Amino acid sequence: MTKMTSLKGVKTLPLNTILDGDCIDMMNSLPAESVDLIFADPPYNLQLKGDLHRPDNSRVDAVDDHWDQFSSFAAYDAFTRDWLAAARRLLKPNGAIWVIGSYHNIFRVGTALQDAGYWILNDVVWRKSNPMPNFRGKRFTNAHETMIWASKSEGAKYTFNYEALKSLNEGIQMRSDWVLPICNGGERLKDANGEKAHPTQKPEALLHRVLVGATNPGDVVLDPFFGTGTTGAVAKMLGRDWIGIEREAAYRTVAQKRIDNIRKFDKSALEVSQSKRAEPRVPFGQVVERGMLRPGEMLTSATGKTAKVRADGTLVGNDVKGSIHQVGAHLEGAPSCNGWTYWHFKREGKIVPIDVLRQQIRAEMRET
Amino acid sequence: MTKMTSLKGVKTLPLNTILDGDCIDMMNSLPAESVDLIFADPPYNLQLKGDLHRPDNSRVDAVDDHWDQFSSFAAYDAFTRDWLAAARRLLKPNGAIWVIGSYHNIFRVGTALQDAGYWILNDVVWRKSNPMPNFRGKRFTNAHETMIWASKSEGAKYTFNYEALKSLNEGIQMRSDWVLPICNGGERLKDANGEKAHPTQKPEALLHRVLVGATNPGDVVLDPFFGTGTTGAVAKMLGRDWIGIEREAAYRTVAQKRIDNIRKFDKSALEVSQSKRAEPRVPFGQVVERGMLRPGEMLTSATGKTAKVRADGTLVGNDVKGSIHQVGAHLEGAPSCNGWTYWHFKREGKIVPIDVLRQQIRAEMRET
DNA sequence: TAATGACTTGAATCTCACG
DNA sequence: ACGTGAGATTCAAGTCATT
Repeated sequence: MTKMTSLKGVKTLPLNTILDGDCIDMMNSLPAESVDLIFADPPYNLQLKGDLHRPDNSRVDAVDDHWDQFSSFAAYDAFTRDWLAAARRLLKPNGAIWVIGSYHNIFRVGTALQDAGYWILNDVVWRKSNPMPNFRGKRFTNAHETMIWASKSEGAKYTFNYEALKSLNEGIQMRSDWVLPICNGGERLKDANGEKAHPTQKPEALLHRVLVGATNPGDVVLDPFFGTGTTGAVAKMLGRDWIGIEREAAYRTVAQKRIDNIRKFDKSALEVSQSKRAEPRVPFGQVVERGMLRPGEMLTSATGKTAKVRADGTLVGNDVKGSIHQVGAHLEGAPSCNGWTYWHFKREGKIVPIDVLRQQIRAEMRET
Repeated sequence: MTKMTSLKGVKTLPLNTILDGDCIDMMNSLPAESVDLIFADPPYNLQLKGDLHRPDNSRVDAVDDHWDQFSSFAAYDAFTRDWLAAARRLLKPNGAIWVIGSYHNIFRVGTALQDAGYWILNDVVWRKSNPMPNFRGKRFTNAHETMIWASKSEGAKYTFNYEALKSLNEGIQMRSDWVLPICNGGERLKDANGEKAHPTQKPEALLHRVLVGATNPGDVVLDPFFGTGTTGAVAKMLGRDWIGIEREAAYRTVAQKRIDNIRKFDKSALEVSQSKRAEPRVPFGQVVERGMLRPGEMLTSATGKTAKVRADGTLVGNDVKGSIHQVGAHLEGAPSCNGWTYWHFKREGKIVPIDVLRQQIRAEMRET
């Protein structure tokens, strides 16, 4: 089960294991810049006062665990700053973090993230399709939680599988609000007494979307507040390596058992839709070299512009010479232009974008 | 038009007027504990860098106004602390505040609210039905903004018209996520040149819900960042008194004209807050995320075709990858195909169309 | 007149490999 | 590190002209 990766010949990363201990100490014991993604579900600091009862007088099983108790905002802030600093040290330069919280703590977490040098990419709202109602009728149904997605620093090249998420959303760009049910039913883990094993178990669907969108197979995902191990379970399914940190023995036991029973999806199922950026670059000159278009041949645009192909893979149109992109941009008076989709040629009576020639070359490249 | 209320015989409250000046100075000039509700739409501190163009090369008209520029988070925090302190002094003991923002600023606002002694009651997410997309495919569509609702202090007896909001929501308890369109069309105010009068005008439907839920007729509502006066317009319609503070003369002019033309209980303002009830679109990806089908699982068609489910909610069948609809259409050589009824899976020995899974998800969504 | 389609627009921290 | 240039990238509603 445990896979160890040597790092700089000194420290090793305890992949696919649950570490026992305080998350700050444990993170500080791991090698710097070794983790691709951190998913964190820290204590919410709920500050609940007494018991809450439903209209039928049944008692709501609230989060009143000792690990959720802080003496003040200052104490919570100090804790937050410390674990965020330890987490940031662990992240690779292009790594990223997701933190989930509610209005009790998420504003303090967000401020601490920004102050620590993280760069917020989005806040994402998990809109619960089946939240607990507000029994007293004194506030709105608390029907959502907030996740913050941030890169290690401004300008970092974070992972974002745009096309895969677009596919998950049936061809439409994924939005910052996600509608998903809370974790209950068979997915909700129970302890020996049949009670819920953890008060705030997150749904696997949530982690599925986070990990498909923000990691690639083989990436290392760390969860410093592992709980019952939803992060590890989904990471294993999706062929990502994971590390969990959890102080409470009871949670570790449940999580380990849960993850042992998970099977990885087969490799072909893990391939996701790729963006065009991942495709190899094909210079337009290759199209000419291979004789797919001849020097002197005329290209046309949907807007009625024309240009002539030259032997070196440049175009000339309206006295302007340059790349397919430059000439297209100039003729349209536009700041930029994708010449591959802008320019067309005639083949067997039909008007075809030159991009089909690039696709043909790419197909030939794959065959070899 | 202007109604003056004597307060403690010393200072008077300039009801139903727009005050010209810096919001902190102006608030400090008003009598303490005189206002029932504050609605604030402060600068977001967007920190935009260069220009952004749409894929069709048109330029996005960004928020680059001088009033949104701050030199650092520290400067923004200082500004936030100052105006929140002035606002808190103005509030009656049982008064409340609403602040709207995005991930750029809302975490700092929330932290400052808590530090100033306000007590957060809910964060409310405005889910935009028609947000601007992410044009570069590098992040999620920024499809929501966050509002924080807080009382002046813990234990205060804030106003909450539970039943009125429940009625607005077709008899169901109002949730913390509100789906409303952005402000455009006829409601969007234009200047003399036909350009938008203000870059960030909020929809009246949003203020309608806030004021119906958190004030009573005759209450005093103050907006320290009045802009084009949406808060005043809706307050007037709903029979609340209002005070606006705005530095920019151009905005004051537009706002005054707008409000002068408002009649109380304008019926059209009520109509915009009604949401449409359509069968919600369910992406096939949700079926995978929720574990109803697993990546790697095989689907079959009545015509004997098969395809494999992938982690991003696409299928692969006969070397073709794509949505459930695309792969079905390809395998049948058809121009289109309804994948929901075309594809089947096996459950307890029976062959079932995947559409039953979609119906299951819709049923869960309706449970709320 | 109603339907259709082209065009416009919205609080946006919006590219990246290569030399 | 920094400049250069290839080339990838959008959804829902509104207005307005045309059929």
